[in-house]
Amino acid sequence: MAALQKSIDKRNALINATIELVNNDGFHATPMSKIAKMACVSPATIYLYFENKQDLVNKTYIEVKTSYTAYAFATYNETMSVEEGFEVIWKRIAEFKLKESANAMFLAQCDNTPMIDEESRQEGIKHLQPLLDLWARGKKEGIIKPLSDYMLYAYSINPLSFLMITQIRGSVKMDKEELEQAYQAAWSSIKVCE
Amino acid sequence: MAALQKSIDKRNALINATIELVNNDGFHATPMSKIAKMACVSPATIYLYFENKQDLVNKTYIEVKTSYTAYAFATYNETMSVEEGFEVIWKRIAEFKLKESANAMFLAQCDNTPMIDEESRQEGIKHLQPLLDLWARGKKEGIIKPLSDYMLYAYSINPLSFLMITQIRGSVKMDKEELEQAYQAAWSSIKVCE
DNA sequence: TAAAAAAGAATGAACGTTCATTTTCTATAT
DNA sequence: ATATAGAAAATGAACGTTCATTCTTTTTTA
Repeated sequence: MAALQKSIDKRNALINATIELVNNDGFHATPMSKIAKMACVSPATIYLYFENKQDLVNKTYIEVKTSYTAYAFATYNETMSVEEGFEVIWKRIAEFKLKESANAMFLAQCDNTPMIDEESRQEGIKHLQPLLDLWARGKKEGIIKPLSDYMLYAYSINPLSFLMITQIRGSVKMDKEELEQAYQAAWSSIKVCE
Repeated sequence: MAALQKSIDKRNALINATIELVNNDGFHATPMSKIAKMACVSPATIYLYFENKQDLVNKTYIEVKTSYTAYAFATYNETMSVEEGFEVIWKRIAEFKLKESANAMFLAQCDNTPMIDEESRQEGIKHLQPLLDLWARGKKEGIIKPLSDYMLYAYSINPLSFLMITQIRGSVKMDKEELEQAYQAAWSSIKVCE
């Protein structure tokens, strides 16, 4: 009973303020006082909802990542063919970046800086299970080349850059040989020209 | 004479320390004192080489971006066909991300956060002129679809994600209609499957 | 020896977090 | 229905620390 009297609206206001301010100024350049002001709350109140600043941004990350994957997988289901599955997910990701651009920008910042705890990154990855399953199915069916799963995490961030990416922050690693192989595969599959 | 007695080695040490520390901790979480220590220099000495912290990171960005574009265009020349030009540049960018991964990671952070001044971003873009020219040539020859130049900046960061990207920090903008058109074009040109 | 370069200590502002207090809510007794 | 007591929630001010930058002094250079 006790813990749940805290207002969900206030929590949401804090999360939204965090997204907007971090997008504009970056994590370390947004003071708690500013987040509080934008959420119409006292600085001290933040600590009733979150342990500290790091916890606030971690939780915000997980929340946005969760909504991202929910959006990405909304029109997908497991009975689809591998090709159709990737196509459907691709289109939803594009739509998310188009329609939820503030959220997308926030994720881009989180995914390219050291601002999120490794633990929370891992937590975010967990929501990608449907994509991992699709990937595995594609490999089983011989439709997808036998590349590292590392590529898949890159795909989940950006379905095209996954062919190009070299760095993903955190513990997901790929060795240079795999990367080189991937680059070669990648070139043959793109066309910048008609 | 005066200004040039300052050691270029010391300046380089400061730039390199900035790259490494910002990669690990982020811009605002790397104190000047730490940069100084890693460069084996007094904090006060940094201010003989750079105006302030912002100037240090701006200059570092421009330096890395310059080396990036130099690398990307090293094997390209204007007598090549449009197709060959893009292929050659693509391969060099891949190589850069592979071999200069610390520099690539630093750029990714700069390109996805508000840590660099708008003015310095623009300065970085200037080095992309050869790519802009190639792009224009491709459109003139009718080889490249009539898409926004905005796409090209995305390409220069990541030749594949340019088909997917929605956000580039700074003043380069693309309207939603253009983006949507681009996404549709993009899907038909990629294959995640063999 | 004089001027530039470098150093380390000092300064003042900004920030995350906590503390002491007030306000709001809710459950019960009248 | 209303009043009230106790607890939870919220607050604003205060604390202690950290950090960018500057100041004064020392070292290096030519």
